[in-house]
Amino acid sequence: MDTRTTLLDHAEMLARTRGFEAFSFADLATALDMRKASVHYHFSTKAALAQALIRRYRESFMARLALIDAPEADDRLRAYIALYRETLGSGDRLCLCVAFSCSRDSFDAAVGAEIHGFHRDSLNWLADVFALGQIDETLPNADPAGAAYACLALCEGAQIMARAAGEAHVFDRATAQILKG
Amino acid sequence: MDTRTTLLDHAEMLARTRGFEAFSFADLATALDMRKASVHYHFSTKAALAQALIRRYRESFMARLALIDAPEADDRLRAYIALYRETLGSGDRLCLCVAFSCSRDSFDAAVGAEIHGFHRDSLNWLADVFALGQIDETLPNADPAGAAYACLALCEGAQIMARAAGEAHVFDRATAQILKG
DNA sequence: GTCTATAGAGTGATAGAC
DNA sequence: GTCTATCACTCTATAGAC
Repeated sequence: MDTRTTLLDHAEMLARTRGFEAFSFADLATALDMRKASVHYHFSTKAALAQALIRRYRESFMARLALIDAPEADDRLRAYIALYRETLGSGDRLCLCVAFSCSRDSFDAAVGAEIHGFHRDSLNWLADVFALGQIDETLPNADPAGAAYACLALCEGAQIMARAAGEAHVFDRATAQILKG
Repeated sequence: MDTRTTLLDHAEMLARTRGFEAFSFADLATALDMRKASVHYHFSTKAALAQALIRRYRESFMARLALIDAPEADDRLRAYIALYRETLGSGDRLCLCVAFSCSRDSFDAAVGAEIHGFHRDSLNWLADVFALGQIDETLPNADPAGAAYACLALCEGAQIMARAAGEAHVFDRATAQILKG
C-alpha cells in the first residue's frame, strides 16, 4: 500500500472518530512512524487533505450504493440503512460526510461542493427508491422527494444521537420507523 | 446584565455557530472588551464553561417545552418542530445540544450527563405527545417511544443538513414528513 | 521521499499587582 | 473583578540537507 493511501486511511478514521479539526499532522506522522514534514510532502495543506478525503469517500460510498441490486423498493431501502449503519461502527464513528457536515470550521468551497454533492446524490438515489416503492407498493405512499429528505435527515441524526450516547442501538431504534410509515 | 451572563450568552452563540472547540477565551475577551485572564475569573477552565453552557441551555429549552399547551397532539408536535426550527436561525446555527453532540472532543462526564439528560427529557416529552396522538387520533398510529426516537433524530439531522447547505428551508423540507406519517 | 530544524501564530491556564 | 505578563504547549507550514 502506498504512503498516500495509508495516510488517507488513517486520516479518514481519525476524522470519523474524533473530527477533522481534532487531529493533526503530528497524529498522522505518529501513526505512520514518520515526521510531520513528510506528511506535508503528500498533502501540502490540511485543506488539501480535507478535499482528498471527502472526494474519495463520496466516490467510494456512491459505488457501494450502485451495487445495491434488490428488485423491490423496501429491500433497497433496507440495504441503504444497513450501509449507513455500517459506517457507524460500534457507535464510535460517523459517516465522513456527517462528520464533515458537523464540522464548524468553514471548509473551502471545494470541500463544500463535495458535501453538497454527497447529499444531492444520496437524495436522488433515495427519491428513486421511494418512487419505486409507490409502484411496487412495498413502501408507504408519500412524495418521493420529501421522503428522501426525511430519510437522509433521520439517518444522519440517528448517527449523531447514537455517537453521543455511545450506543449504536440508538441508531437502530430511530431508523426502525422509516419502513413502518 | 452581569458579566457572567453576558459571557454565557456570547459563548453559547459562538458554540452554536462555530462549534465549542472553534472559539477561544480570547474570542470571549474580545467580545466583552476585556482580557483573557478576566474570563478565567468567571470560568476557571473551558470544561467548566461547557458545563455551565449546556446546563443553562437544557433548563431553558425544557422550560419552553413546558409552555406548550395546545390540547391536541398534532398541534403540540407542530410547536415542538417550530421550537427546533427557531434554534436553527437562518441556517447559521444549531441547537446547542446538537452542536455539543456533534463535538468530537470528549467532554467530561458532567457534560455527557447533561447531553444525555437533554435527549432523555426530549424523548419522554415526544413519547407523551405520540401517545396522546393515538388517543385523540390526530397523529398516525405508531409505537410512541419509537416515534419519539425517529422524530428527535430527524430534527437533529435536519438541522445538520440545513446548516451544511446554509439553507434553512432544508430543515422545513425534511421535517414536513413527520406529521404526514 | 524523508529528514532536521524552525518560524509564527494560536491555545488554555496561572501568578501576582492593583 | 480586572489587569499585565508569562508559561508550556500545540498547531500548520516551510526551508533546505540528504
